[in-house]
Amino acid sequence: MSQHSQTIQEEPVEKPNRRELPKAYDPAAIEDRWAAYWVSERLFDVQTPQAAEAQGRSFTVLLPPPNVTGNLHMGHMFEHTETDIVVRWRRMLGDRTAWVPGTDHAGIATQMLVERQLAAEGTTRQAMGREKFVERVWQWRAHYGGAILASMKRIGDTVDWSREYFTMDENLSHAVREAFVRLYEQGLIYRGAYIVNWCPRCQTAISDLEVAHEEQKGTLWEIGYPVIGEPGQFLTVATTRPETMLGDVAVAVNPLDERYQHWIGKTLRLPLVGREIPVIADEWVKSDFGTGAVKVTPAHDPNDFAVGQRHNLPAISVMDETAHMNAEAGAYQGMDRYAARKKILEDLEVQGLLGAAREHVNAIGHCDRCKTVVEPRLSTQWFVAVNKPGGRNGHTMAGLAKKAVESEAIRITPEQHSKVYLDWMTNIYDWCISRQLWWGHRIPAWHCSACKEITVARQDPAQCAHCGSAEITQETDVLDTWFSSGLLPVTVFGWPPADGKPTPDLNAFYPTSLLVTGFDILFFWMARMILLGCWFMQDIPMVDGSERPFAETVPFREVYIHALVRDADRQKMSKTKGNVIDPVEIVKKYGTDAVRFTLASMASPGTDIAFNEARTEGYRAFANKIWNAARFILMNVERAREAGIAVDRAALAAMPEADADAPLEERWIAARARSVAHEVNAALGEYRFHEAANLVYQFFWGDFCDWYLEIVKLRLDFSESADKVATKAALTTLLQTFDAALRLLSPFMPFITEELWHALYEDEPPAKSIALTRFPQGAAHSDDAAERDFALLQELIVAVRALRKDVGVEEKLTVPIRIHALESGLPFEANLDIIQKLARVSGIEAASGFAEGATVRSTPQFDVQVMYEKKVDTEAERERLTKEMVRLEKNLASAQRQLGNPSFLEKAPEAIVEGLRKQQADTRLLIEKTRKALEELG
RNA sequence: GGGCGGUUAGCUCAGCUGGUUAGAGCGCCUGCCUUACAAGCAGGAGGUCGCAGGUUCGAGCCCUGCACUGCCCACCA
Repeated sequence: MSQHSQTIQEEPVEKPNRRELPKAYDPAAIEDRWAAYWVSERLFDVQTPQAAEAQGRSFTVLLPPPNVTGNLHMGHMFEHTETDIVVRWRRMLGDRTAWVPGTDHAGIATQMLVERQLAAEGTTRQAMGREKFVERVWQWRAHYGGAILASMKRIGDTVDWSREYFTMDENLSHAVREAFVRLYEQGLIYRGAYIVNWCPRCQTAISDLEVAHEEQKGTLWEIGYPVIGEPGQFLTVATTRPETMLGDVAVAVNPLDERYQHWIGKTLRLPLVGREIPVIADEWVKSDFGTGAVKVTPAHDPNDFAVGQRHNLPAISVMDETAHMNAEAGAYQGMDRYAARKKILEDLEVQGLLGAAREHVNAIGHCDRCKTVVEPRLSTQWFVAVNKPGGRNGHTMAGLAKKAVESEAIRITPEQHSKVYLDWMTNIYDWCISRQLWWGHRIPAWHCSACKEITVARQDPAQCAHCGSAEITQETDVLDTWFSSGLLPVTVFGWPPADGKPTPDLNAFYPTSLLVTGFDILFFWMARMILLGCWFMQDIPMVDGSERPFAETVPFREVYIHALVRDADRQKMSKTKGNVIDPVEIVKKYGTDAVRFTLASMASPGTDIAFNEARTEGYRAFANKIWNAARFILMNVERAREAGIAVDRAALAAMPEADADAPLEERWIAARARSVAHEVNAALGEYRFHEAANLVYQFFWGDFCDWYLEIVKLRLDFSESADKVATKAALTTLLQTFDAALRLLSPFMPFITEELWHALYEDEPPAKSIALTRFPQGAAHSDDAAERDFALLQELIVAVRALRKDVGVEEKLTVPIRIHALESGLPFEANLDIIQKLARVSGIEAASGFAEGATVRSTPQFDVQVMYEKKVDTEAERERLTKEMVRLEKNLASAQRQLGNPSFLEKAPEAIVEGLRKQQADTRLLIEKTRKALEELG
């Protein structure tokens, strides 16, 4: 039965060779090759050189197995992107990573789709028979399961392919059976006749979670029930479901309801049926709803079922499994439930028993899968007793599952979901695990036709365990999909161990580190994994034989709940709406990295993502930017080589470092790289993907490209007369910074960074993949002086550029500027060449004041003016200055208000007060200058 | 019926424990094919942070109420 797919390619994939980098980045040209290379080289479980630093730490993630119902959708890609970023990051930190992939058989969902397929072919599963049908579903699974896994490879998921599973693989099926048998033996699985949610279309029981309630306008009808022995007297009940009256066995009123006290104990004649039914008292009845009298139909309503139990009433089913009226319905037999309702109302009307009918809104349950209105139905099902004490310490499963989150053995992000989880776990009912389906794990129970007892066994029994009869037949029901997927955290690591001791995998990987999943399966899956994981692992000792501490029984230590991906109009994506975005199409259009980066940059915890392509377009541009920066850098490496300058490859992986006497931009970019590395690590540690992504984006584009690369052009002097030592130093920092940037980017954009990293090392890289290199580490404030000086330089350059625009200097022209320094130690003279290049300045003159007539820009540290004859647009300049004046005065007023407030001075922290004082002084200065400038304009 | 979230620039969204002048991308305006990149470069416009109160020296952030909006849970027939 095992159909384990061969996911690791036999043929080694040839490492792509570097060609000349084309001018524009073309993702399609490189992505397939790298995706295949990562799998064939098994990068997902290769130890990194820095593993020793991680001290044997492992990082394990269980991928929520996609259903084999279709291809990957955008939600998957989002989930996988987030997970892959964390996994790649942890791997680069040296952790031993195991991100376990698999696919889920998804019982009811898959069966429904295959049935739909059959219907299109004009046949049914019933016509096919169970065996043939199941075979057919396996075919379906082979197709879709394969497509899903192929897509995962294509988008670069670094899952551990050696551990790939399907929930109906033989070993997992064996474990599922073991779990069932154990719980049965512990008395925690029982079988019984209860009211369950029944889907008349799927013809199976479904759990409470699989019912989606939807408010609908309906009618509340009043029906008079004649009192026996009192002609002309009626007890009027109110109901939304008249068709179920055929199964009524009583009418209930509240015992305290004065209107009805004298009715209690009397007998009514059930209209249309003629059955005599009692009037009973039950506190559940709300006197203020409807008429205060409720018809009791134990076989068709969960409340009524409870009432029936309390009062020892029979339960009469009047419908069959397709929600058509059965023989108990007499004249209505064979009618659909709604047809029956119509007819019954008509008949009651004729008999004069139908009273008022008023509009009434109530929540109708629908089958989560096929949207059919669910019918509460009395049937025999299997349940897990989650609130029954048992096991080694007499806990309940739900109790342990609550403790797991309460004790913070499991930490949930965003935090607010913890409360939702705990509320749910507190109010949890027994879990109906049987399904009347053909696709799934068949329940390992045998019914004896001789003694009617049940035999539950690990091995298929030949005879009844109770009477020895050979007349036994296996239970036809299968298990709820979530029963098997709920066991995955233990089963994928080899549970149950043959010797009762933890298997090597359980020892190494359990509890898993992180679960990344959506809110929609919080209860379906996450809660079930906690229920089952804590329960079964309490019996598995630690590797040293000691009892397993509670915190080690949980299936995962952290849960990150991600948001939902919606379309650009914030609509939920759904096939019926036709607004589903196919990730593969978007990937083809913009490249995988751009899509991944889009998702990451929008992944603010707790906020749904409105996926719009405009953003992806922007990140495609980002990828192109990276590509071209690489082209520029590699071009210069080539030039250097020609000039006899070569940078030691072994030095590239080091974080850039600059001496105090190194050029300012070098010290600055080194400090920035460290500070960004520090912040990115911090952000990823808290699952703030968007923050991490934006940090590297800003660093790469804003700092590295816009400023550093432009300046470094000045240093890359390969002429004969150049200072080769200085050039080499500059080139080294450039390459180190770029290398660090690629590594910072690689968890987000694995493809382009892989390609460029190999190119950077001229295809002789220090490791098989950038994914195995060390993730950059750093610290904030590694060189504050450089950062401050560079900021001043930027301010000056921006001011000059703006001034040039104001006075209308042609773009190509260089002009002299004049600077009036208001502080000593400004970094301008020392960086004249930078200013000249970036602001197109021909020379700087130090001034003690500023000339009349020219436009001046002022900062608290300096004034600057551009020496240019051309007439200024006085009107525009006046407008700008006036606006500036308003802003400054507003700031000054705000600062003065606070500084004039004694309690502010008293209570606010020193740094704030100091900062505000400085701001006030600066603002005063700027106001003065602005006023003067305005006066000069006339 | 309970519970949770959202409302910040034209659009999509950041803004982590309240702290000095609220940010980004896209779009828009102006000028540039400056030999890495026009998927680019440079400059710029654009916000009474949903409304009303309150707490505080200080509120986009905390509290109360309201409005709009989205989601989850729920056995008033």
